[in-house]
Amino acid sequence: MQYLNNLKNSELFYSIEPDDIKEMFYCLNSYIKEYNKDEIILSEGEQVDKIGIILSGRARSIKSDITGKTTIITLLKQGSYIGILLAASKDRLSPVYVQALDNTSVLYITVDNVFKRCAKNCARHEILTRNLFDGISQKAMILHDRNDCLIKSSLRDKILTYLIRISKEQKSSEFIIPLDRDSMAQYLNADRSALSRELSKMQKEGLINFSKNFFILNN
Amino acid sequence: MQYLNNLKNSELFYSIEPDDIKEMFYCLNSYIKEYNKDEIILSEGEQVDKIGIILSGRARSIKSDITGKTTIITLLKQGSYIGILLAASKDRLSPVYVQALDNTSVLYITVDNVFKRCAKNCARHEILTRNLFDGISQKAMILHDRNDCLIKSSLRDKILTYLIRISKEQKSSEFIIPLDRDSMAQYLNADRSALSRELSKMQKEGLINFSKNFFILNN
DNA sequence: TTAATTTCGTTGCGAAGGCAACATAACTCC
DNA sequence: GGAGTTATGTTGCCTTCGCAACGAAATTAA
Repeated sequence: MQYLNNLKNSELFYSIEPDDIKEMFYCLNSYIKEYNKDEIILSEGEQVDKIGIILSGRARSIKSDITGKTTIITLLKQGSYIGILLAASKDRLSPVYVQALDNTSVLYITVDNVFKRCAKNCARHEILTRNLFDGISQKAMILHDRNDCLIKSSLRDKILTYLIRISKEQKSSEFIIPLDRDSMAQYLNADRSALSRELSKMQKEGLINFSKNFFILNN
Repeated sequence: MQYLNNLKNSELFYSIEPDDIKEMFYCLNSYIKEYNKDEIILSEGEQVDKIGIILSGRARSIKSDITGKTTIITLLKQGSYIGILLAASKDRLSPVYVQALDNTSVLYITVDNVFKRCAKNCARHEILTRNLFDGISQKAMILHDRNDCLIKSSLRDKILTYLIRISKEQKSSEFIIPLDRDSMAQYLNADRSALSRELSKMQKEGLINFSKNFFILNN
């Protein structure tokens, strides 16, 4: 299987040896599916009981809201999960659709089989469960962190909440944020120009210093 | 152990027999701790590697933001998890503190031990892992759903997103929402009076009908 | 039953911030 | 290096919505 080495670096199979991974495929009832560029990998409203992992290629998840406007949620690349939160909560219908950006191959694993033990009760399986668990909680934390910003009433507090978090993550009051202005505005659910305006104000008031995506938090 | 029957109805031990639960305590390295009214169960900034489950009493989780303002996040009652998301992502520090509202007893379970298999490789353990998994994903979904509302730019879209979701959940265009106006405003991160204003507008325009927490979605 | 308290709707005011349009700088590509 | 393209900052206008204050209805207490 040509993708074994990719999988070794994936979250789900992290610290599991390629040979072991190969062996697990049977217990896990897993299979690979190939998609052409632009093809739909997951449809909106679909019910999901399998985790997808991108073996090669890229995809994006897109959500259409009540007004019909569509937004790109995330870029999915090699090693990314598809529908991990969905697979975890079985009765949920997918609020997004996922579309291949390149020719893309996806490995599917039935969630139930991750929990069922293979006859051998192998240590690898334990790692797998743990990794899956970590994956989900990581997703949950991403949601939590964004919520933390969004629930602030003023744009300034949204910005500060975001910057303080990144500062803590990087354990320094000087740091580079991983978003450009546009993405940052989207992340904070604000207008880009309004964001720029507020950032400038905050700099004038001495709260922060910044240039492009390098920031300094004062005090 | 007096609480065994409470646990039977908890999420984590759902569909596990009391006798089995008792037996699992050893594998799980679990213990019970009692707290007095007002006592701090979990401090802000604390690192967590154990799941707490409230056996009796009530507690609340409180978050203080960058300005120092504190907000009550959730009310925790019998069967509620404490720090399940935190325990799941080890290196995270608690963004909230949890305070007992009554005299409260909490069962602690080391997360690692949920994943480690006891010698017997028992079926119950499999259920436990699955339940824990479900608990986390449920929390993640709660966050996801709120995010879905918060990312809307207008108050009206926030409201609609919320109402449509509840409508879908209850599979009817006529439904009762579980929040009063005040809580709904908080949930949508809006001002209560602004929310009332917008709801009235939407009713005038024929989009919805409502009285108190009973709503009808038109079209 | 009446007072008190909670819950919800209404409205005027003003500020915050979205929107659009433009300016400028940086970067990419021939 | 010049032209196109992209990322960011600036600013005026105007809508949305937060805030405060009040009123009415409903619920609870006494």
